[in-house]
Amino acid sequence: MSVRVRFAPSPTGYLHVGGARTALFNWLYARHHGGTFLLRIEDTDEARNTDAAMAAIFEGLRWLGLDWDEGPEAGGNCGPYFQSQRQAIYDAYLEKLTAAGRTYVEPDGAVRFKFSRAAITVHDLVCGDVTFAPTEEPDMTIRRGNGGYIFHFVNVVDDIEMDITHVIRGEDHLSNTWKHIDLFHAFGKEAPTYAHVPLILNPTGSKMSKRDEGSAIQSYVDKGFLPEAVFNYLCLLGWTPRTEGEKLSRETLVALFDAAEIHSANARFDMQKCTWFNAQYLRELSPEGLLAAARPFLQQAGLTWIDEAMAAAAIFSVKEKVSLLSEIPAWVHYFFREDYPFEEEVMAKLKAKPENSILLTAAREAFAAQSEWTEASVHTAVEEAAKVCAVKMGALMPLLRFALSGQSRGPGVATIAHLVGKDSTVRRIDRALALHLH
RNA sequence: GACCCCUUCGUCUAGCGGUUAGGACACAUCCCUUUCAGGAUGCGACACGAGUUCGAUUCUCGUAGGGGUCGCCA
Repeated sequence: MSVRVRFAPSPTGYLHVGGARTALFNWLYARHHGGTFLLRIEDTDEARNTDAAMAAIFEGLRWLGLDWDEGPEAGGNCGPYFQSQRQAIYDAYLEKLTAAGRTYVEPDGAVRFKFSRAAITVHDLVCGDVTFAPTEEPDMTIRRGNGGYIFHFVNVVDDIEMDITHVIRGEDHLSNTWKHIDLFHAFGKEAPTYAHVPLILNPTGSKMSKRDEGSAIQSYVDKGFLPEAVFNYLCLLGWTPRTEGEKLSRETLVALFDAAEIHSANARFDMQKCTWFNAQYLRELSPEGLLAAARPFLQQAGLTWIDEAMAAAAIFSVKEKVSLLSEIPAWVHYFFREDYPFEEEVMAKLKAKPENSILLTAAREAFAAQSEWTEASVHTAVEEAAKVCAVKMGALMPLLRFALSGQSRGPGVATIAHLVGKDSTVRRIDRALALHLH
């Protein structure tokens, strides 16, 4: 039988990292085995569902590249994939249970499932065999007084109806799994194979909540993470492919993934490491690719341009200096405007040395005298100016970067000057001289 | 409270009876340097206590600690 796994979120909040990683493991498992990954929306609690949450789930999964083979907007033979639309199926299953003498109705109409009250063993790929002693808990409610069905019931019914072979879900469900197995047995079915994956904890060691940094998948988009970086990092939280390096392609991760190797211990979320992965992936992008990824952030910062190639080159010149796309505008804004601000602290330091204006003026003359304008010629001009003033290049370069960009850190001076052009370079020095360094 | 899961550097982890306990992120120092980046080195862990064994990080039990579950939420 081919592998069929599902991610079954309920649209009551934004897509959470824990949920995303559960989806990710399901997806990896399906892809590794050439199986089917389904998405099922568990929206049986009308009061708590929202359209926004539903949209966030779809968007988040798509952003991470977790495409589903069956489910909303994808179709499939086991639909509908919204539990809110499967009432008739649940009614039929409830009848089966009732016919088997396993239900009873409360005075207010709620229906309860009679537990078998036998010992039940969960066969779990991650935790091994976990046996639960005969329960003393009250029989569980499977249908509300108002007719709506409860999670445990619909979850099991749908896993049966959708031929789910492996249930990969958060460890918070482990303690309830015996109830599900009891239901499977009551329906005369074998339970699927389980894999309960550990939880993602915040840096403090408690369960990630909405307030914790990195909790919502949307926050990664907003901060300028690349989906492949988040994908890579999340894979390595609770599972290790035991490879030499940790930066691994999607294909490699799919090929190496094994649910039985998922850890059974919870893992703390480390934003620094996730960010490091992002920096690694950022460096792989082409100038065009980087510009495309950074575009929303540049627009948000109000930066505009006409020359796409120049913009791409400008952004590409700082790609090794940033970890997140959201950091890019601050590193490149001066490429797109000549009224950039000057860092105050640096300005104060430079002002203290009157000779700086002489150096800048010398550089300005050397630039103005250039007939061609390449990175090499810019560099030559700086060398000439340094010679004339009898100073080292190390004294001139930081000063020039500051004049041309208003910042003390950035790409090489030759790169900046070349990209903004000769006229702008001269204007920028003039402005620096006129404005401050005189 | 009952039940379940878990426990190796600060964090993610390798290890599956004998290792100088390895790597990554972070951190520190040094090198390079026009800043950023980069390179090198270093710092740093088997929760504790009993067993089993010639020998335990590794196997068993207990303790402690962490997490989770016990809803007409999912």
